[in-house]
Parts: sequence; C-alpha cells; structure tokens
Amino acid sequence: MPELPEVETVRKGLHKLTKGFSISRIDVLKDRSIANIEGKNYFINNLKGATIGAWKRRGKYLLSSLKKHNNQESNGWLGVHLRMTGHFKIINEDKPICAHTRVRIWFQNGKELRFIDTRNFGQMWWVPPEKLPQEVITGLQKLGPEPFSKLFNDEYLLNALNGKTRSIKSALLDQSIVAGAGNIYADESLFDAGILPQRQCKKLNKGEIKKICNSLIKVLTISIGEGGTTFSDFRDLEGVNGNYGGKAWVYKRNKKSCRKCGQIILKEKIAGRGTHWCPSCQK
DNA sequence: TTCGTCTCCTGAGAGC
DNA sequence: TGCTCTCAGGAGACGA
Repeated sequence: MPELPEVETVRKGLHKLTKGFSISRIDVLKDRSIANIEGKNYFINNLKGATIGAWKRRGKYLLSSLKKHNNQESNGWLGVHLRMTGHFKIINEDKPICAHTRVRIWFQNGKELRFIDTRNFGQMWWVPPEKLPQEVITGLQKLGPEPFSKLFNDEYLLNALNGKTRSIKSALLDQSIVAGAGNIYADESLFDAGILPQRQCKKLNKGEIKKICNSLIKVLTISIGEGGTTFSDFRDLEGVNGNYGGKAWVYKRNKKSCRKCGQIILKEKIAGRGTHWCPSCQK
C-alpha cells in the first residue's frame, strides 16, 4: 500500500516520464476512479489538450500543474491519490490492458499513461485554474506537516500529542498529525524508537516523543532511498518493486523471531489496523 | 471534541 | 479440487 516513500517514488517517475507531455485522449474505464462530483466527462473534457507540468507531492497526494496546450496559461491541476493498490504504468507501444486498468491517458507523442488499481480505492481529480487544489481535494485541508519539513519536530509532536488518550499507533496513522505515514512505517518507526504501539500519547515523555519523531524521519528516509517497500502491489512506473520490505523489523513478521533480540514478534489490531511489535525491544 | 468502528473493494490464502 | 470465508488497509462518514 503506497505510503509516503512509495508516493515519492511515483512522483519522481511521473515527473521524469510525463512532464511536458500534452494529453490527446483520455478513457475512464471505471467511473469510481474519478472523484470530481461533476463526473467523468467533466474530468475528461477539461484535461484533454492540457500539458502536464511539474509533479508535486503533499502527504500521499500527487499534484501536477497543468498548462494549456501551445501557451503557458494555467489549466488547473491534476490530482491523484493511489490509496491501497493504485499505481501508474507508462506504455510505449500498444499493449492489451490488464483487468484492473481504470484510466488511460494518451499523449501526443504516442505514449500512454495507465492508472491501474486492483481494489478501486484510488482517485483522480481535475482542479480548475480559478481554484486551489485543497478546495476540490478536501483531504488536503486536513493534512499535518510533512515529516521532512521544519515544522515537524519533537516540539511540534509533543504539542500535537499532548493530553491525547488515543494510542501512539492511532496518532501516527492520523494524517492531520503527520502527513504521509501509514501502517507499515508507523510499526517500523515505533520499533526503531522502542515504543509499544498501544502506549497512550499522553503518557509518553518528551524523550520518547523525540525518539518517535527521529525514528519516523529515519525510517522514511531509508525507504525513500530504497524506492519504497515490497509489501504491496506497489510498482514504480517502469514496473520495478521497492526494496525496503526485505529489511522490515516487525511489519508482517508476526510469529517470527525479532531480528534484534530473538523474541517472537506479536500482532494485534490497533486502531483498526494490523499492528506488529517486539515485546522485548519495545516498552 | 475526541476517538473508535464501519464502509468501500477485490485478490490471496486458509479452512473445510 | 473447488467452494466459502476472512483478512488486508487509506480515508471519509458516523456514532458513542
């Protein structure tokens, strides 16, 4: 499931492989994949003829600034959220589509970008030039700071978690606290910090919160360097799987020995998500 | 206001 | 072998 490192890998791929391309044709095979309330024809009609600009990432959202063809006037934004199983594939020659292809975008240079999404949770938006992306993509309004921004530090996290009765696992999954973390990296960073996922936020001391903050940044940095995890249907635009999964300390390692101390990794559902931890390394 | 649960969705894997 | 059931999870909606 794409989290921040995977989405960043996709962003780099889209930027490298689609920037400057003009859209000649769009086919939406699954209406649900288009999140505009105006419907798929609104999305198709407004994107046709646009030129893809720079790709940006905010949390797990991807945004491309669009230009009108043959001039530099803005044509709004193309927004994408991959959710669980969404990914893109760039096609250089005419190939049959797979069963889970949801949106096809053809460019004037003959290349095709396919949005493939097994579970149909992924969404795409067109944002008109007179609006800000967060006015159309409402999920952007609630996002907390990026883990790599100056705003995200131990002081910020201390304030954000202050007095909260919820578990630290639940808090790390909350995109309004920190944008981009998900189930895999919440488990991995709590292992790295030596903190049990069940611990109540309000009972964590300043030193522990500092450790969580540093561990989250560390784990995400390593994973971005590896191109994302292998735990999912995640592939980059050229079909390459990430490398972080093989090095996971706890995620999907329940009933296996801890790589650090040899204790058996435990798993239970916390905040509705499968949560993994080492009962010896995490307190 | 906070926080947990349900829902959407579909393939994989377990169990019979 | 084939069928049925459960699980996986991001984020919005909803209820306690």
